[in-house]
Amino acid sequence: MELNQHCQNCKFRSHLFDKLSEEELNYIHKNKKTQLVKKGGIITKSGDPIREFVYLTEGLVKMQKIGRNGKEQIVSLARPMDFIGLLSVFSREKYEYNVTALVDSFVCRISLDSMRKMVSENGLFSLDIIKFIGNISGEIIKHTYAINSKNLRGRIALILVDFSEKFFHSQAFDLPISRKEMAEMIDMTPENVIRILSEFRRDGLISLRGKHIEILNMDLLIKIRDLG
Amino acid sequence: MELNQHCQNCKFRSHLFDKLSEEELNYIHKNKKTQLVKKGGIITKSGDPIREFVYLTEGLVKMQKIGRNGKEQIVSLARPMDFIGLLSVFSREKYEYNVTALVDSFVCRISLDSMRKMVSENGLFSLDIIKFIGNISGEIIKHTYAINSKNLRGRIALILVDFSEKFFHSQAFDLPISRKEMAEMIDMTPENVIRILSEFRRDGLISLRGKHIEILNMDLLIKIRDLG
DNA sequence: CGCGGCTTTGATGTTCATCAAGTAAAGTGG
DNA sequence: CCACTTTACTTGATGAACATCAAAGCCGCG
Repeated sequence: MELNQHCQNCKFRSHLFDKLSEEELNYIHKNKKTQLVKKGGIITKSGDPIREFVYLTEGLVKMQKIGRNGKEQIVSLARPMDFIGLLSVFSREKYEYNVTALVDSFVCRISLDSMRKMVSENGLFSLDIIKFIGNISGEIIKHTYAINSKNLRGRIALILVDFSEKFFHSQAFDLPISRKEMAEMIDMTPENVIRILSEFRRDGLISLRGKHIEILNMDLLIKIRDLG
Repeated sequence: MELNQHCQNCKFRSHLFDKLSEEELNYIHKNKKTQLVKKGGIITKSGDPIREFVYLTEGLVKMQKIGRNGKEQIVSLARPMDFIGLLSVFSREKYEYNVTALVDSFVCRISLDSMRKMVSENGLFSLDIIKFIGNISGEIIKHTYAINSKNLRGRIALILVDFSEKFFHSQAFDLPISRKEMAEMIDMTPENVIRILSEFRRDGLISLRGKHIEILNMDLLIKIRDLG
């Protein structure tokens, strides 16, 4: 990955920027910097002032909130071409979530002032941002309800299928998160995550060695997800 | 309530419209109509095409989604000065939620095209909309997590305190919703709603006659909400 | 090597949904 | 306005799902 390449040639540029002119893209480019964040590194921290618009170009990151008992909950994972903190970047003073890299990742940090300038000067761009925010929040809300309305087997099936279809585009992959983090994603205990994974293995739904998973019976897994 | 009064003089106008000029407000006014919706009446229906920007000026409405088993879930209640479906109005083709009036209510329906025009022409207005959407979605997400992380007593305490503090500004009020609807708001069964309300009454936390509630021990109720 | 965190399995207990059955309240039609 | 029907409300008993606790094996890391 080439650091600080020009936005115009960026393969990972989101459609969000489609409405910007060459000149405007140039302006953005001059007001951004690209950064490598090592696995485990912190991208934004809850409580820190929001000064930048953060965009993920490579890697995988988790966005989590801290419950009152100090228990962590993972609200969502972000992939390349996702924005980090888009929901609050224009509306809050401080970050509400911790965002950390699950694998080595690259982020672009665009100065918030220049984004504000683009928004107020380019009406089509701002309409697109509004659409984006609406879609993202809708997805998060729907996803949260989906998880909470399923039993534990359904929840595990849900994230296994999601990992396979949305993240790795393969039936076999290495889990990028620990059992504990899986539990934080779908509101259950690590013990039960393990228990149900073992159960799925016993039943021949998946094969499992450490973090390596292969889905052997996708149809049944999807059924469990949908009926759970 | 006077029907179709001019936006400029509307006491219930949201701060969202602060950035509009007199001329722009006039334009909005010409492209809106005010409507009375009787208790139980439908304001938007899931699946219907979105053609208007809906704004609540008086009353109380519930926004609900239908789960796959046909079970209804109340995502949020809206009060005067709230927007209805703001999260999806610019980003989706069709409504995702049913919105119905809990009491006789007034809504303003502003043509979506004229809103789009204002957004793309007035940068400060669009920045405000972005802020609004960010805030609302943040609140909904936070609220959803709050409910799901609490035990049943904590959930009941939560909505009782919310009704008292946010909606009625009084320790005594008439519940605007049935026990079943309370259950749909906080993801539990009507039986358990009733059980815990009865328990709170036995313990002297509240007095309860039908839909009339009076909170007798707010401090303890808040403790139950926060520790639940 | 040894320590701490992650993983795994089993045993136990609590919380909550479900089922059942009865009472009160609110519509509905004559 | 009253009988009738339906819907909302209420309480108790039962069982299932899940969290918690406990203990042991594993792995990575200083």
